[in-house]
Amino acid sequence: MQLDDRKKKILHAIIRNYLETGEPVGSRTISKYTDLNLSSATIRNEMSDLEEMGLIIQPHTSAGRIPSDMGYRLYVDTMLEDKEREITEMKELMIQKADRMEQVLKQVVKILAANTNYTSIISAPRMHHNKLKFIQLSQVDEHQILAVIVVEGNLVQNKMFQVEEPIDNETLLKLNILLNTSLNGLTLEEINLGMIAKMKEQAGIHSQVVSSVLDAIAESIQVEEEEMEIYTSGTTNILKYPELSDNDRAAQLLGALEDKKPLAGLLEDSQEHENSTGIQVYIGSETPVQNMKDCSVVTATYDLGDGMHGTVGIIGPKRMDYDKVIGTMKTLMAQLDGIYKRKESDD
Amino acid sequence: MQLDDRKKKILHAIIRNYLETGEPVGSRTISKYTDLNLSSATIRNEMSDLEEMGLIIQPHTSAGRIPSDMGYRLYVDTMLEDKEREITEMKELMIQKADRMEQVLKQVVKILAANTNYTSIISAPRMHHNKLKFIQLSQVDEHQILAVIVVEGNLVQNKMFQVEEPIDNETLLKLNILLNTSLNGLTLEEINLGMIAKMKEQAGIHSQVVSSVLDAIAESIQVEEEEMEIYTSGTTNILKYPELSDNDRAAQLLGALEDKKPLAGLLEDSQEHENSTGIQVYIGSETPVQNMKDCSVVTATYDLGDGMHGTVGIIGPKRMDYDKVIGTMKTLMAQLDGIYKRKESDD
DNA sequence: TGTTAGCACTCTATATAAACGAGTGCTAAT
DNA sequence: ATTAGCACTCGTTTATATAGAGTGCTAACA
Repeated sequence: MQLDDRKKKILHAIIRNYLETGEPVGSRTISKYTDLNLSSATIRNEMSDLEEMGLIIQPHTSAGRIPSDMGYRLYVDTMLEDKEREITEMKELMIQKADRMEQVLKQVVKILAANTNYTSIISAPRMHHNKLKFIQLSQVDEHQILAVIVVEGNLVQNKMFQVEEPIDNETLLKLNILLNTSLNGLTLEEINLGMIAKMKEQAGIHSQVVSSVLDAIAESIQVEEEEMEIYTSGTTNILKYPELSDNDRAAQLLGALEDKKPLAGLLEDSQEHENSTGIQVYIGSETPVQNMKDCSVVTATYDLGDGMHGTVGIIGPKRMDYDKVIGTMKTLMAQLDGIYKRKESDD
Repeated sequence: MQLDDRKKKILHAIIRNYLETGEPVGSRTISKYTDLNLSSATIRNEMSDLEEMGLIIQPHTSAGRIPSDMGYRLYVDTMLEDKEREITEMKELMIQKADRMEQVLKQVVKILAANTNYTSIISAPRMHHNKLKFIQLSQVDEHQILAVIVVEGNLVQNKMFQVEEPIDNETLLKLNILLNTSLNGLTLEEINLGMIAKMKEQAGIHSQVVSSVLDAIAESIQVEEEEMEIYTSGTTNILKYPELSDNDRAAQLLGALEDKKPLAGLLEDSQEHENSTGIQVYIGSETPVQNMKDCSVVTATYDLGDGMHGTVGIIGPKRMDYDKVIGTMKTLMAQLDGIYKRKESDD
């Protein structure tokens, strides 16, 4: 069967209406809602066709139709116009706090959730492929050394560790130079056993300190590994949509949102399947997370520059306002893109 | 009317039973449940008295009784035995990650939520009255200076800022010495305008850098101020209790939990009203947060040593297992108490 | 005087049935 | 090709009956 122009219009009307009301939509509604000037009977015939094509579904015999996953898919793929929306407050807020990436991310999810009325999540950039930029050891007090590790993108990690006895200033300076000359410019993967051995040799009596620093580096990576940093906001928004808020489903969903492990999987998956637009839409059962099969998820990959990239996602009911969400995502991505890179070249 | 021993026992039995089942409890149940060997009729008389005294309530004429807020209050105040419970895993996990306070706190809420099946929250210690311990400026690259600020309790703050042109090593060293000698040992409030002027004078041409550092210090405090850091865990646990999980109530509650502003108020309030045991119980309408008037909240103040103290809370249904919760809280507090102080004296 | 068995009464929760109404599919007329 | 009309379906709502848990009260008992 052919999906002619009229069928498209009707499908579009059905979906739009369903997005608004969350109720199955009947032929009469469409007959009035559109400017096609067709009677409900005609619409009924068309709807029957659309159902046959798998684009809409009848929840039960005598109910209106709701979009199927496939219907949504078509809607998302072909029927959305690109609307540019101004989210000026975003930009301001982001630039303001740009010196702390964590803050930026938290800000972003918050704004997204507030703007869309859905749940939003964001993953912090992984630092694997980032280059070490700077290492500094300081003697904080008699028995404690503070290691400050800066990687590209000005991500700062602190690690405090104990030493048996104070290290004098000069030695500390030497160690600092050793560490910086040996490690600077390397990605975290490039630090291998051979180098470590060499550095320890040069550090002589203080090889223990070198070990500690390397441990610190390793540890700070590992933390990111085992539980990828993820921020969420507006988790309770899902309670606003009756089809998700009945008790079992809501508990499952909120549970998944709190757990963050499944979320990590989701965001990773979306990065793998990245397409040209950078925006991914999972509809219903398309999502890799079982608990979210009644939801839709829109994800986008951001790139802050300096190799820092992560994923941001919006989770809502299948009848989410794809148009608005994708629009918001796009402008947001535009704002985030290279926010750090730009900053550096600004100076 | 007198609350004699038998009445106490019956009230106790009613509450315990209600905590378990969440259903109104009838006279027959109590008659069998207790070892009083009384008939249901007698119990009925006693219950009638207890109701008259305002300790229990009938939801409707022909239902069993449930505890009133007052009844819970009595239960909490007088009827709980101090049971010591072992939460060994807590200690281990905490010591493990003790070098990052943030991690410790996150760990603590998680464990609490998991152990009790209620929602738990914790506030990060305020740093107001902490002394500055160490300041270090480093030249990260041509135009960027990293300031690392360590306060008592090894709380580390990083702040990156821009400079017009590179500062040579020697000058940086001097600035470091200046900052450290001027500011070390001071609480953040003690830094006044006079000192600042003096330092700027000594810094001469680099007074700008001093300003930046002071700004950084001020800013890092301010962040804590405006939105007190609060971690939550197990928020979805409340959905396990039918009396809280109907749609409206649940949405309100979860909203309040996500917002964190009301939570901050709650935790502050509890710190103000601290009593000798360090543990506070808010039952139903006693809580300062409107949205939680159907819940009970148990809070406790912890003290990590070095003036770092904050509050931890557990939020659950009014029929929460006060006994267990308070027990858990107590042992937890014991674990947390002076965890940093102890650590330092260990070395 | 305290305790208890018994019973009528109350009120919710559950089950069952009936009425309603939104929406469909089909047919026949335009 | 479109549409009016109509019988039919099926979930939702409303009404009604029933069951059961629990109470308060009374009277009997130790």
